[in-house]
Amino acid sequence: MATRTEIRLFDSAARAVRPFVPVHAGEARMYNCGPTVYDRQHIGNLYAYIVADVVRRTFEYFGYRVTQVMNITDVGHIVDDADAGEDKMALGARRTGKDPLRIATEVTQQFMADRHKLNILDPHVMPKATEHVPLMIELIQKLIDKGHAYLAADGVYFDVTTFPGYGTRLNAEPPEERMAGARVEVNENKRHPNDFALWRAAKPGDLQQWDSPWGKGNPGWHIECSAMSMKYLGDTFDIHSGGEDHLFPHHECEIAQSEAATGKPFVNYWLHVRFLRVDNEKMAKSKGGFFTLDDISEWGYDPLAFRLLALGTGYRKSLDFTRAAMDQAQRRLERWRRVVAEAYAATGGRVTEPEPDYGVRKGFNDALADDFNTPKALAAAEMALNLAGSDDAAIRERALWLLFDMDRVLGLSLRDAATKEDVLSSEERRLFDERERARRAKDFTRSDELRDELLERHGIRVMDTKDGARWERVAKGA
RNA sequence: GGCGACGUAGCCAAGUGGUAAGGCAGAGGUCUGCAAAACCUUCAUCGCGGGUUCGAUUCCCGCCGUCGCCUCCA
Repeated sequence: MATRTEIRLFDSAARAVRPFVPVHAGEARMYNCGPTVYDRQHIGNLYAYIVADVVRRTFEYFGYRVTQVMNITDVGHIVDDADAGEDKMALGARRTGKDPLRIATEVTQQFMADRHKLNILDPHVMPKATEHVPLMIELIQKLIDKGHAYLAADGVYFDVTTFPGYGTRLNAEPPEERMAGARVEVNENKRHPNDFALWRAAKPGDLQQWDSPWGKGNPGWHIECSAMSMKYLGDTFDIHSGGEDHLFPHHECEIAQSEAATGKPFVNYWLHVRFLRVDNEKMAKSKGGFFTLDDISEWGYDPLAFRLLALGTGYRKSLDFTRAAMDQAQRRLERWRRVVAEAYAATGGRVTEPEPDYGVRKGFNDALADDFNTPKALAAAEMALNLAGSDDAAIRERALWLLFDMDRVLGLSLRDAATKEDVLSSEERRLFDERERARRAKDFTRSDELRDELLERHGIRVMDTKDGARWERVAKGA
């Protein structure tokens, strides 16, 4: 058995690329910070999960047994600072007039549907916060028992002074400094301004509350991730991912409470995805550029074009989402599909595995293993794409094998593109046939009109070949 | 104010101390009734100014610009 390819990844804690050494040989256990399911996920959220998906697929591609856990946060958390404000689930509930759990269920279903359209694999475990409250309470109690947490008038807080280096594992700037220039409302109940809530005492009107040794209330924002990740992956596990926004405070809090509780290292590799921006600004409802996957579809793009766009930029560089960039990704995807379909037809579906050190294959693998360099991997795949158009059958068969193999990571449904029986609707067929008749009759004016109509209104691109007209489905008006 | 990231061709985007992958668009050509597709050819000295070096886009310093974090957020 050949030695497993060494994967190197950027670890936010080390602030450097490090070779991956698993806790359990041959395994990769990863936790992705999941969504708070109070509102529709936008493409920025989805982008982060595409990245997590590529990470998971890369480990599987290189032969690791992966356990991927993603939480579903169906407990509301404070909207603004500290203890003031309304929680998000309550906000959603009030806005829609539905109860929190119903919203959570609906939003989760929508989220999963979006993920499936983007070929994001389902995590092996998707724990819900509401189903793990007792576990969180247990963890909080442990922290109290160990002297890391204390009971205050409005809840239980983690005492950051008991955890040396709090807030500096993933961040260069110590919490004290960052607080200096920022406005922070002082909560008189806390012993230290940086102490964070583990448990919040129920307030009148709270829709979600649980009994606890400290009275009715609900869990703090950070504790669920510690409780659930350690339950499903062990006290120390390999990879924890999330958006760059979680560098502080969320992940710092997770580290503090987890390690304080277990006395063991919590996570070996921290992976943070840079935000997707829209027209060069962070996506936020308040700024207007707030898009969902449905918007992308309505504009005529294939959801997988968005996946391809995401793959086209390194995850540690912010991806600027623009219509122009989507156009480019869409065209790129269409070309991939066309080439693969033609190669498949030309080889009669035969594929041949090339040697492991076959240049293109190696280039692709090296790129992926190098901190998931998907833009470079795409370039390697595009070389395979060129080979797939070769006149040499042996080369084509190997290229096709490679493309299908690469697609285990890329997730662009290339096999479907090659094999899927797409048929024209009766209307499309009628136009297509009519154009053929007009063309044979040398009525080029009419035939060109119909060709334009098929493209503009139906997204059918017609191409004439020696063997007659062929068609393919593309974005409308492309 | 503090901390951090980024600035590569029209656009998206890799990358390296020794004169810069790939994609999209564009230009020319072959093909075509015309197109499309395909194929061939073509298209950048890497924000600005210093410094280190035989040599910097790649290292250091300064500047300018953009973005993010410091508050819920992928």
